[in-house]
Amino acid sequence: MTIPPIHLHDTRRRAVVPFEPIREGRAGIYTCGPTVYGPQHLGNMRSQLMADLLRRVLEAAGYEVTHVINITDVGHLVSDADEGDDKVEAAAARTGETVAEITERWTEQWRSDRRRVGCLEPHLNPRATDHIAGQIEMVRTLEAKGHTYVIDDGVYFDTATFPRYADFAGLNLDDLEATGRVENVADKRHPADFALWKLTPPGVTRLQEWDSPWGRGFPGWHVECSVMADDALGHPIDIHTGGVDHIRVHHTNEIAQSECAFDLHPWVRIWMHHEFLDVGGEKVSKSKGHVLVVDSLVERGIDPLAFRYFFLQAHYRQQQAFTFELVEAAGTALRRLTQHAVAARDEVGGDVSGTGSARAEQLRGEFWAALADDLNAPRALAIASTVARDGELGAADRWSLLADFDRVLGFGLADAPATGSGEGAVVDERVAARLAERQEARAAKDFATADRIRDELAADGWEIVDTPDGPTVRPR
RNA sequence: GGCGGCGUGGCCGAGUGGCUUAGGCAAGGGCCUGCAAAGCCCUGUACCCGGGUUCGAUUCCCGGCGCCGCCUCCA
Repeated sequence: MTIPPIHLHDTRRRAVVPFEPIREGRAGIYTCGPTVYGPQHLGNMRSQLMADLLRRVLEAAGYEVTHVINITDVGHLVSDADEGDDKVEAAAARTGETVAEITERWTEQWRSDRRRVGCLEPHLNPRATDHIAGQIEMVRTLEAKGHTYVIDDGVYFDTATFPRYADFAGLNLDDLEATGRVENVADKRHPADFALWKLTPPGVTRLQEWDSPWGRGFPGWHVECSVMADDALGHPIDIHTGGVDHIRVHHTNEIAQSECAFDLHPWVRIWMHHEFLDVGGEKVSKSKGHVLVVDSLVERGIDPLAFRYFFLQAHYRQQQAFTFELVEAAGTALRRLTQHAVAARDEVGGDVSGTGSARAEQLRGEFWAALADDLNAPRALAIASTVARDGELGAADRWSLLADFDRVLGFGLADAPATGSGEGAVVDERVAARLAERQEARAAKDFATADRIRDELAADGWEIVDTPDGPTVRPR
């Protein structure tokens, strides 16, 4: 099966364009990663899922992918543009932990959350603090080329030296100035200018600071991404992903500094931005004072993979309505899909060769065509649903297709435990004994006892499924 | 104020100028079952409002109403 040529939406050109790799057969992806001063909410996970989807589709299409996701552990300011404290430092000050403790803890939490929603490990996962020298070097380069100026607060990028500055996001720089809504560092020449290196004020000692040609301080947020991306992927870069919120400031600034430093345009071939999760009335990031995270789902008995299924149900460039009920519904759909897949899988002993029937290959083609068309996961998922319960396809074709599809869907269908078939369900002895007891009761027509046992097992989280081959249980 | 997007059947959510039930969840009917559950089969004729273009628009254009996001750290 050959996957059709891949087309992706490029924010810069505002259009879906063919993916044309810089190096034949290879694809480099840079994804803006987490700032590790606290938990990553489910909206952040959508960002990870979108990048993971992209990476899986490219790999399925045969590209050798290098997926880079950075860890921001310094430089991300807590408040207005170029003002306020570093987020990590602020968190450390709040909890009394060391910076290392904070960043380690939240980095691990993030990695765990990614895994739980089925994201593959990035090939590279660089940390900003491991790239300080490179960041200083980039600022020096920009300085040598006349794109910077130094004020008491730090070294700033002079956007006036980059005529294309407003193009990427369609900015109106005069308006930006006129609205006066941007809190400014006093001496900045233009509101859009941004910090490349923040200087530590005299008499102050920061938890994280480094010497530089301009004095002690720490790097600006934007420059880290340019440096880590370049270190990992060189330039230009095939694809850079992130949330739509980054278009205006973060990515615009990354482009400015990178294109000036590298004398290159475009620095990034395709910019992909996902839309936000819409949580309606509730605060997106808050739920009873807590951030909406992967564990918020687990606490409600929702499989984190249900969130992956939920994510795939909507297109990444569309805002997606979030409620727990919707994710639960996705979980139900995922469970059913898995049951069908597993039944087909076990019927053919895991053989993925299929029969190559016309209908099967037709569906296979439609599935990959959907994904090749700017990652249309909802359409692809619909085809997977159709395949799972298609009456015309035999088990061999159903499993052949679903196993193939799962390279991108990422539900782990090949390893999913058999349920409801009476085989493979792992239960402890006590549960098995109760099940046998119920069978005895049923045989004796003592249905009151049988139903009582069923209720008790249900209370313990086991759902009884009676089949022609006898009863079995599964976690509910 | 500037920029971007959205309004599809109970809910979510694809999609298209006229074949075509997108798909999921929920709901109703049926089969199965000691009763359930699970599973399977069947069912719903949707496209914000008003104009326009067209042989024909949910899909194109204009206007209106409503909603959301970004512009400030932010996925």
